[in-house]
Amino acid sequence: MTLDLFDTEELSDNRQQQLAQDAVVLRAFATPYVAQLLPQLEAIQQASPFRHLVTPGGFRMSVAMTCCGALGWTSDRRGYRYSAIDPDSGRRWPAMPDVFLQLAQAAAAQAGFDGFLPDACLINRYQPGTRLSLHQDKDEQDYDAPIVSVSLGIPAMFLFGGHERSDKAARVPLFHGDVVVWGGVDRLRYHGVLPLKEAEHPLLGGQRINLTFRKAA
DNA sequence: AAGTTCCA
DNA sequence: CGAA
Repeated sequence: MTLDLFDTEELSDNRQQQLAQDAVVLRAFATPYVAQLLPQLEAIQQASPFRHLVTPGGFRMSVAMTCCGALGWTSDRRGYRYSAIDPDSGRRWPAMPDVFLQLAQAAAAQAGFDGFLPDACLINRYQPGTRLSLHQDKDEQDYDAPIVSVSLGIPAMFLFGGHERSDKAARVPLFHGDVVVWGGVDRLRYHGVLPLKEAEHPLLGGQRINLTFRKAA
């Protein structure tokens, strides 16, 4: 597995950064969608507010989460699962807005994954100090579909590891509008986010919102 | 188990 | 709200 990382200094905004064979960073790909995304985000969190999930080990996650789409990812003491019902509201998750779907499909196609039809979008809210430790996305039934991850707001340092938790992870800075796509042979690679530094974004304030699109069923 | 802490 |  090669990790041909460009030096950060060499990156231009529209330059694609190859992480590996089937993983890529699309710099600022989401920028044209942001004006339409933000009002939809507001509506989603009104219906299904951000909450801090608990892992099966009993730990409260520092990242606050909500979801949209036919299925949403949740965790509690019993384990991880996808559910059609938001356990907090008792109702279905908010529908996936068209602009979310359009962005996810366009990014997937740009990365070489045509026909991506996500049925779940996990929405993570990071504040300074918040992190997400190294993990695999393996609760989905279809590993043929890629993962599409959209970064909004303040920067974060993304960790992209290997197929073993102990594999050394590449560090990739992610900024507002960046989209990471991974699938194929890289679909189950460990990934995470280092604790966020204090920062301010003109549109989103002192927070980072991450949209992660998956085909769960 | 998507977390925390300790140790070499 | 249980033991992977």
